[in-house]
Amino acid sequence: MFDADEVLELLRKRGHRMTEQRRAIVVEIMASRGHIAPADLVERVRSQVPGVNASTIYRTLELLEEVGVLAHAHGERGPEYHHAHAHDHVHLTCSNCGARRSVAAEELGRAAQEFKSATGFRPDFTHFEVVGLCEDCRDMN
Amino acid sequence: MFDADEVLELLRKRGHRMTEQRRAIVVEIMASRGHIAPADLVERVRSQVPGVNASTIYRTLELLEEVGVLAHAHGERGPEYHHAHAHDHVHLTCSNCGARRSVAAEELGRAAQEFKSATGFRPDFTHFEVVGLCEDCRDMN
DNA sequence: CTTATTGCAAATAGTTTGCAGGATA
DNA sequence: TATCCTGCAAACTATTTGCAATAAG
Repeated sequence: MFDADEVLELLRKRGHRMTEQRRAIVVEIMASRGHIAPADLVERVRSQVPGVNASTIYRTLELLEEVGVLAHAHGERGPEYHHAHAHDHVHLTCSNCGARRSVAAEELGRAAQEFKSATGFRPDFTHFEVVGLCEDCRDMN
Repeated sequence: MFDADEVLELLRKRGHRMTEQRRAIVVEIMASRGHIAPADLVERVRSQVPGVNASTIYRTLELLEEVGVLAHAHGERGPEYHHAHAHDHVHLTCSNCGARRSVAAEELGRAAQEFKSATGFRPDFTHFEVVGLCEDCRDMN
């Protein structure tokens, strides 16, 4: 949905300043696919532009969430960010073999509907990963 | 399902030793309802038996998970333990008003079934809390 | 020139570990 | 007596914050 330049433009419009570090961080983030673990991102950015401070990267992640470019979810190893337009992806992790994959939230419409009629609560499966048994492991048990 | 004495008995049978600290920790845990945040437990145990070290409490939580008395799940504020027999409780948190409640997993049988047919993946909604909109907040949007 | 942004260093929070002495079986 | 447990202190991981210097607009 967004590429790095569009995000940079968005920040500029919002009155944020453009720095070398910010540019590098945004480029790295927008080039990422799937979930982005903050600590990993720190490594990746630094391998591109040595000397960028971790705090700067954390602050940028926060900023990008504020402006709606990123959103965060919770995985087994803590909070992870992802592109907000990918918000409609549900992360599945097999508790047996550890396999991870994701599905479009819209495929879960009926499940969400059932969930809602059972509880009155409209679930958002995208905010936490969903643990369970994948197709393969399910058969072995 | 278990009360503190039964758990202590179980540990004894397994060859674990009985100490004042362990007894106090187990009692406090088994008297708890719902989720147990490790850091909170540390506070509560210490208010009963001052001087118990945090590391002892963390080690006891691990031990109780090993023997199957406890299980852990992931909430917005990190890992939380709960009684293993309560494994079949799903924690719901409203992202709008913050209200938390839980429902029996069995009430979600149909939702889980739909989830499975949509993805091939059998979900376990008990391991992470489920975020979404509660009945009240759902209407306001 | 105004102030957003950065780097640094220190603080934090929550949890984990190594180790030696003390307690349990 | 053999070791399991505990407390202590230190290490740790990931993240956050205060502050002064720097740099963008």
